[in-house]
Amino acid sequence: MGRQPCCDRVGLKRGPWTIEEDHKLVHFILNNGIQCWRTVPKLAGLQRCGKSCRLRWINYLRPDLKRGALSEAEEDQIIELHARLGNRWSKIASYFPGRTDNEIKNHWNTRIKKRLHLMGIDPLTHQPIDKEKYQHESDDKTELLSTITETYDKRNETESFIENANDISLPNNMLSENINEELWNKSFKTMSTCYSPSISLEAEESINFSTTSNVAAAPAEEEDSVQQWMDSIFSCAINQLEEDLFLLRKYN
DNA sequence: AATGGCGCCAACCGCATGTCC
DNA sequence: GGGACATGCGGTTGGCGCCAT
Repeated sequence: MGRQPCCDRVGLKRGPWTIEEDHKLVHFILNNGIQCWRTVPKLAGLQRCGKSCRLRWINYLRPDLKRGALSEAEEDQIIELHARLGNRWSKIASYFPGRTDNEIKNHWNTRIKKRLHLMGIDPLTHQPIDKEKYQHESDDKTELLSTITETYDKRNETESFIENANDISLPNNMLSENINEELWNKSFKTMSTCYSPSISLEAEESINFSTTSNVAAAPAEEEDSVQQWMDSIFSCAINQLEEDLFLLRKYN
């Protein structure tokens, strides 16, 4: 038995939304909120599937959307984020409050790609086009970017974990489960050799504390120190990352 | 004025992932 | 643990509007 479609397509309307449909959807959501998208069209009196309603709300109707064209500064930031994150549009969009992943994806496909081509940069790899001599270096860079991105995500997870740790009781091994030691070691090794030798020692010392102790029970000053070294290491690495991206473009 | 080409973007589709039972 | 379903995500498409001829 195959997977069922998200909705029964018979009798459902497709294509552009009318003002009346928009009004019905907005009115329903503002009054009732969203419990289950599948039930929204039925309860709102719309001949649409839940998926279509969700998309319409997220990409066009929700009140916190920022209207208008993306600025050049926003474009630059998108390019930087794309270099780090690839085609992870929802992740990229999360850096732009009021902008949708669809909007950013469309903007990328219609404008930024063209702009990068004109600059002689491959929008897929962010490498100078036809410059094979940079290939090896760029491969190394890509691996490094990937490591840092992964570490950056892990850092966010860890920060929220530490925040939550103040409020709940946790078993002793929870932090070491939360932090993937192998990933941390790999990241610090990469950063200490490439970016921040001066703070790598401090980081290595701290990592012993962070992966073995129970933060929920740790004194406040120790939590602060974890926070501090994470902040110093990552701001240093990210700054260097931005500089590298700048130089990479400058090669062209 | 008619029409063909092209760019833009809203919307759709299919797959992946998360959640619930 | 696994199946069913809901939601999220990214690639793609279709249609509208603008512009050149």
